[in-house]
Amino acid sequence: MAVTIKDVAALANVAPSTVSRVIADSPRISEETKQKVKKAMEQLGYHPNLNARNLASQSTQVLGLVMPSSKDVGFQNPFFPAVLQGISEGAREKNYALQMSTGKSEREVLDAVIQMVQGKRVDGVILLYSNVDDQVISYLKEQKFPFVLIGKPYIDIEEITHVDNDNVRAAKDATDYLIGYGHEKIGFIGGSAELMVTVDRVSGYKQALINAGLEITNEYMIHEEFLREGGQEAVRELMALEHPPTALVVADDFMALGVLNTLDELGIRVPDDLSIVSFNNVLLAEMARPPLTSVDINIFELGYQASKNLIVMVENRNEPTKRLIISHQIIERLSCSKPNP
Amino acid sequence: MAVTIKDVAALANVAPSTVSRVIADSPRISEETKQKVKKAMEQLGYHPNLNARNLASQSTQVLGLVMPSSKDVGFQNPFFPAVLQGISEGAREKNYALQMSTGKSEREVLDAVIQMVQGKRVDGVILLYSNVDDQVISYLKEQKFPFVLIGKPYIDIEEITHVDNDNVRAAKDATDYLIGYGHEKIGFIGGSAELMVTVDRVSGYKQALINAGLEITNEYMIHEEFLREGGQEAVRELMALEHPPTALVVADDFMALGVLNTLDELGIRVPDDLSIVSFNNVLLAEMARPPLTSVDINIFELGYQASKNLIVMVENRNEPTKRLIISHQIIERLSCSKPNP
DNA sequence: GACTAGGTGGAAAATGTTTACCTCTAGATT
DNA sequence: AATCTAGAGGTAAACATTTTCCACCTAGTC
Repeated sequence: MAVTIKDVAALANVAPSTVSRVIADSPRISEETKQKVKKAMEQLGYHPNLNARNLASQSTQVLGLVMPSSKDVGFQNPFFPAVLQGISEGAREKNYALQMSTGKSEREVLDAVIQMVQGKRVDGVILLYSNVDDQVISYLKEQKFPFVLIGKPYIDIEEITHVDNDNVRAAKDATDYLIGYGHEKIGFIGGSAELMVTVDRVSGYKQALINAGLEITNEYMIHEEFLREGGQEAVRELMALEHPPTALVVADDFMALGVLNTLDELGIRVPDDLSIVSFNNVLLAEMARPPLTSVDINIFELGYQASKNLIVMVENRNEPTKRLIISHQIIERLSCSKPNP
Repeated sequence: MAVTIKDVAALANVAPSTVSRVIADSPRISEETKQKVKKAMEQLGYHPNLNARNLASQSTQVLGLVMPSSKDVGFQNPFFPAVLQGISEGAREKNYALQMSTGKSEREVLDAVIQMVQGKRVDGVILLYSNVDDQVISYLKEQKFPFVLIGKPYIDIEEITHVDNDNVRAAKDATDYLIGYGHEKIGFIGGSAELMVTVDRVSGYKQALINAGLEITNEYMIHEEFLREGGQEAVRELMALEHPPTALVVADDFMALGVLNTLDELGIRVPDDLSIVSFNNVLLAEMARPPLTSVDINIFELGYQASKNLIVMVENRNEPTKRLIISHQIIERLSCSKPNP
């Protein structure tokens, strides 16, 4: 078929093993021979067959990516392309390739992961999400297969290497920022309360309020999958309260966009009537009207560190579990001001 | 090491080849034996080693995905997650996996593709973009390697299987739609004039104007990479013309968002003072303010057909080249109205 | 002058499948 | 009764590498 290591060996007048060693740049081969072999490879246009290599060496130089089930709206979130960029950069630097796995249901996703892992198609796995009671995580732990989670695990937090932001702190900072403007009635709009991000951000939000001696009002907190039909209703109700909030912490730029629209329909001006801080600082934040003050959580870095560290784990199987906390920072734009007296 | 086909064979008291045939569900094995083997597989927790299989069968059941170089802003466009969903659905249905390749420069992207192809890691490739004078395409054609392009090739259009919209028609429809409202001064804002999409959409836009007996005004056409700093300036100039347009065709929802913001700053109301039709109909279009009338180009289907057809090409190597045109349709929202007299 | 050591390189096993070809049995055909 | 044929399954080569032992050569050492 194609040109193999044997053809190269024949042309260069050496044994196949020598060619293999040249490819691996082994010190056991003299510079002279290396040149000779390289010339032969060039002449024949040789390219190693990675399947054969994988089989023989029992490793693949491929990382598996586990996306949330694609029916999930979250899939549309600009978070994904961004984190992907980081992951892929980290992988490329070490010459690792990326294999994706998706599925429409959790079951399908799990099956795809099993396929990747048992089929020995990947050396490690990056999880881009985590569910409560996640099957994929249990499976990987049981198999003692290297993986890192982007985000925060629900359980066994000490035993799972993950890269995350300090979301409690980030939300606290965001809330403090609003308090700094003099706001006292601050609402929180977040995604599914089943997501760890949400849990952490709510908790940071509450901490900030408590520290500032402000009251925690249950009506001020909304959890919505997404900010379309249902979400709009929720925002309406929030603003129809007897004492509506004068500022909002919104867990995500994309959501914030929805909130902005609803507010516009209600004739509530941002930031004059209501201030908003959101999270993620994706391109959208800059393009919203008004441009959103948003907590930059360094999405690229999240992905970059994930692949970097996974590779370390793959290449050194008894690397200890770690948690990597990526810094965040508030990017001030035009969605906040002093409360309207 | 792990449990292999031989272990299964031993336990089931058959030859390895029989086990292999059971896996492939070959008709040559009796139902009885199949059951026996399956039981043995179950007992041992057997999973086929895909690398070994790939090596032996000279195929991988993996499709390669070529993304634009990640430094490209386009990477952030919600188009990607959407098309990815379609691709991955088409692949999953046929039990194909997906391998991504990215790179920061065109050179890196090409190298990654060569690695995938020569390394025999993928059976076919989907290109998610196309550059003028694209190296990757030349390479794949030269290798006679199966690939499909999403979008429209610059050259050799008859020889490259691709899936695309009828963008000329789509732009014509969009423009006609505005003309139908009575607009006569219609501008066009598009991305890089080096992209085929842009070329086609401009051409459809012009056709519509000509058919309607309207004049084509060069000042009415803007090409901007993206609608942030630079783009805003361009929109300003457009609206500062002596006879500014009363309607705009914008080549992309994401861009349209930028346009909306600039217009807002200029105090120009949409749709009262200016109507807008954009393209793609991503989630964003719905969340913009006002919600954008947008041409739905069926992104999911674009991806779905791409992987579906690539698989056909892979499994039948002399499948003729095809061009698949995906339908489009205008989704009416609130960004258009009659021109302000 | 035999022995050791280091530097090079080769032979062949190992990796886990698929598949072309062969064998065997039992019933059908002449 | 001899030959054919179909069905079921086994044998072993092939896939393209990596890697473990070996083997050889040249110096340097006692």
